[in-house]
Amino acid sequence: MPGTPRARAREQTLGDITSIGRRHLAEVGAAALSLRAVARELGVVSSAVYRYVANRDELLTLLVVDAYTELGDEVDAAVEAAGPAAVDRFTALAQAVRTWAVREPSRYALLYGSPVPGYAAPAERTTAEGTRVVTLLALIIDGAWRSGELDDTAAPVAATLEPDLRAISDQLSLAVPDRVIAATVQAWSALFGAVSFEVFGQYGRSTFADPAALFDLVADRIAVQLGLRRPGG
Amino acid sequence: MPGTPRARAREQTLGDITSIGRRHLAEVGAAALSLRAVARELGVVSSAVYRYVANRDELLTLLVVDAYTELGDEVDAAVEAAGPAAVDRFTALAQAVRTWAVREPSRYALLYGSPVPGYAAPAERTTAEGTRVVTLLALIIDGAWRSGELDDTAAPVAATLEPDLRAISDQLSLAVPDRVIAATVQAWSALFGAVSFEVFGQYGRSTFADPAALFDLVADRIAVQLGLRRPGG
DNA sequence: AGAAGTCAAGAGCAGTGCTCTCATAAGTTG
DNA sequence: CAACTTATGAGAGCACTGCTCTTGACTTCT
Repeated sequence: MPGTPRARAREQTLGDITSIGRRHLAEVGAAALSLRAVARELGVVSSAVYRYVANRDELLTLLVVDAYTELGDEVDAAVEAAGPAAVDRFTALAQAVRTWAVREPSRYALLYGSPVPGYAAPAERTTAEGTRVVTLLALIIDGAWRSGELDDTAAPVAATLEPDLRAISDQLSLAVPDRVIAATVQAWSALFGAVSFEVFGQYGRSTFADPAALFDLVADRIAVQLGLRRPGG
Repeated sequence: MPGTPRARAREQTLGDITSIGRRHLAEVGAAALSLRAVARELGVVSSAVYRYVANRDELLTLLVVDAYTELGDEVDAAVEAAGPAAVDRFTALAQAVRTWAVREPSRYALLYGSPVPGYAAPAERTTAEGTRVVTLLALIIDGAWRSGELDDTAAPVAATLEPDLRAISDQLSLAVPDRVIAATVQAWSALFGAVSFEVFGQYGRSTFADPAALFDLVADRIAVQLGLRRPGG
């Protein structure tokens, strides 16, 4: 529907490059992602793709945004489908993240793994999509805080940390209490650690009968540690 | 002291290759680590290093073991220097891991980041060194369990998880209760998540006034979640 | 001294990212 | 409709990578 046929053709080709890149990423990983291979599969000589993508890094950026968007959409949908209780929403978020990560290990690694050397995702193109999940997590915790679904037995946040916590909430464009930010940081890093452990195979060579249950164990405990409980509980 | 002068010269050259590789790893990362660059710096033609190292992967393995060893030594020393209380030992372990990771981000990424595509560390050469820290963590928790420094208020482990937890303790060659293994998994993944977040810059572009304090916040809460308390507390 | 083992050098293959020039096809304007 | 401008793809080429193979020299052991 947009503009000239040439512009539409360009959009189409760019989409093809992205989807081929996505498949290659899944197969060989970010570090071995090759523009030439993408060009080959596109049926075009290598220099031609440089008409669409400035360099390999920009292709990576395209894939980063693409992955963040898909993850964000799936997590949004899962949390939406969960009930209104904060515990359920947190659990849905955790499981949706894990499910996506297990299904798309290379893309998860691109987003949350060790940074690709020499490549830094340009903030202006990735932060918006990249902070969706953690922002949602903060909102869930904030909701629990407001509705009284969060135990207030946890120790208060030390004053020296306030500036740093404020920096994080600025980053997320959120106006929530320090306590909520602290809980979010804690939950997000623990969740992220559990997912990374499974996806990156830090459990060693052992294969597990029920890795999802193992993850749920950790996720449950994170919820407990957060102090989340059911509305009437 | 060992054997023939030729063997000693070989050992020396291998050490040189490792230390040059370690420096290159820090500068360009694992994926961009180049055998030719190492050879250049060694003052030798590229094919010559293949006399010492079968291929690039083996150089990576050398560096993996090297890194695991250094990390393990530092953590051991820190835990040893801490008092006998389980809380102190856990805190010392957490801070030692973070300190090393912050100082050696590339090597941390090599060990605990996204796997290098096409490279899998050979288990027979890396598991021994690679499980030192997590084994020590399990021993700390087990000690707390035995000495009564671990609150037993946490929910018991579901029966369906027992086989998988058993698999983990087998991997670590430890004979400790399922409860201890579950707590170890939880603590280790949370700790690992917190360190990775800081090292891999998942906090975004914001620079923090006191990242160590931010980490301590999370580490403290992990200790609380574990149920660790002081001997007489 | 001769045999066996070890080592470095160099050439070469196939692949990479990226830049350049050139011809052609596609749209845009007079 | 013709002329101009732009977008696009092809091809050659540079410097780099991992890795293999052959060749010649050197060291060590018998």
